[in-house]
Amino acid sequence: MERQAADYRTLSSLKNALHALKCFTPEEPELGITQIADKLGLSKSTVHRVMTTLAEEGFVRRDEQTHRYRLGLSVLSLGGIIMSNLEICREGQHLLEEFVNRFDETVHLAVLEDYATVYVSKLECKHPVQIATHLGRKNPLHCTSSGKVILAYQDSTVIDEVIRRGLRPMTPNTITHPDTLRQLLSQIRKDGYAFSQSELREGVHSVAAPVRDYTRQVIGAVTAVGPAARFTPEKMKSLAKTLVSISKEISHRLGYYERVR
Amino acid sequence: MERQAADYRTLSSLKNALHALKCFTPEEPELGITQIADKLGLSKSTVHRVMTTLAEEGFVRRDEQTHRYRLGLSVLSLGGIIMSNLEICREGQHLLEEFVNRFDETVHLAVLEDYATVYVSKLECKHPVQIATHLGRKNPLHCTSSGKVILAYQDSTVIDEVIRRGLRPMTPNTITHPDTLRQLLSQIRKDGYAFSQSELREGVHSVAAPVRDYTRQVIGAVTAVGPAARFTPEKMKSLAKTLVSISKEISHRLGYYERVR
DNA sequence: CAATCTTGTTTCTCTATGCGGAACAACGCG
DNA sequence: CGCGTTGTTCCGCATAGAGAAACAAGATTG
Repeated sequence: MERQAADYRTLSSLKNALHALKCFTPEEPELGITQIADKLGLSKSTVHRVMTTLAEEGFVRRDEQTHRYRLGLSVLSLGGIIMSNLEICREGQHLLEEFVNRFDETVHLAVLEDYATVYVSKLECKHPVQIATHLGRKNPLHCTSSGKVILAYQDSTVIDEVIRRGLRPMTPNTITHPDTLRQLLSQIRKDGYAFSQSELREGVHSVAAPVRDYTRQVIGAVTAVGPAARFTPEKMKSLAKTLVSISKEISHRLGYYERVR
Repeated sequence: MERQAADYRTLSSLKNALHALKCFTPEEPELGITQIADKLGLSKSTVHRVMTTLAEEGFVRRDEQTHRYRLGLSVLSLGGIIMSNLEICREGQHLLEEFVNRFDETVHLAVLEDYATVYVSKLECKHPVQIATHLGRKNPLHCTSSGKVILAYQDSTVIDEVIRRGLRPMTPNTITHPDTLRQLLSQIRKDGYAFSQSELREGVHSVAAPVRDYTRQVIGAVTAVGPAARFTPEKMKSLAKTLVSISKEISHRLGYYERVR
């Protein structure tokens, strides 16, 4: 009856399926029909059909015992394709490795997408104390070092839009005031790197430096994350220095050339 | 009109979309509407709707210039979830790292899926001469070292089925005779590891050892791949020794305990 | 620089498709 | 051993989605 304004250009059944896929998270990697149906507000029969189809194509895997579902290997394959074709990943991988070998801290490559930073590559340190992050995770721009450093170099319309959407407080440290943010972004442009100190999650610090492509636009960032205890101000400064040089190298490989005048 | 026997339990439109996603490969990461429509034998309008929906949900990304499509970051996110939840990956990662550090050769974790080996994890060596492989890629069982070593420990009905499906020759070296294969599999069970010498692709050799889970079933393999020039018989033997010990360690972490009595 | 392919996008129309509700089956729990 | 769960199947009706074809917007051509 009251269907949502039937958009002639999209497929509602496909949307259902994609939403179903997005229900899976690292915390909840296994779901049953009813759970998914509830999350999406769809009938069990519909979800059942969707999942059967997804399973047939290997996008989802059904446990014969519990009749619950997990993501299937087909999505891994797609993920692999993306990885091998995102230039920023290809070019950055080895440099990240060197970084981890030298500092033994976790590093990421992040890119801007849809007013969020998305981690597209990750290299873990061997420390017993690790920060749980995962590929593809979207984080807000205003409370992460990668987000801020990317945002700092965006067009002011982007910055305005981020502010308009609201600077949601995630911890007591989150920057929630537009003016403070603008001021900080200007400082970041001067420094060439950004910090985040417990602004997204309590006790998690990070440092990030901007990556540019051949159009000179900042499209992503290299960022190191770790626990506050290890990430002292001095250490973060020293990490920043290396991250900046790595980010320049990656930018270079993406066709960016420093000011020629 | 002559629709395909409308299966009441699956969604044809969703299938179309999933097939569309599967059109993307590392070799062809960017596709236009018409290309996809041709590949799938669907009308342009249908594909257009599918792609628009996929794009809206971030599963695909549309280049504003060329109006062609690439995979989007949503699939990366799903891939990340799978990676962090496939026990075999989690447990294997560090061991693979050690292997790469020691031998500087590319290693994979592969699992059995749908009568094929699928690479679920990969660590590249730094050699300039590399073998192009990618995550999620399915390869036949009879002509890869990982495939053979997994197959060797499967129920004989699985082996029969593989043979029934045909031992497709990929190179002059591919084993195409059922008896030869059976004999080799029995040898592999004795050795505890398998080789492949240019059986899948000319000039590409590999070595693999089996990984078991707590049910004692062989569910995957650790495998090293490289160019024939570097992979001499002696070297492969030595790699095999290490791979076997790594595979045992992974199996152990998956709850497998060696024969008790 | 027009003529002509070849893209992608939109419109339209008709019917098979996919929706939800309800009946059914298969567990697991007390 | 029944009751509250699950997941699965059936069914009937409205509508979503398939393709043909018109349309628009670049490319490519000579």
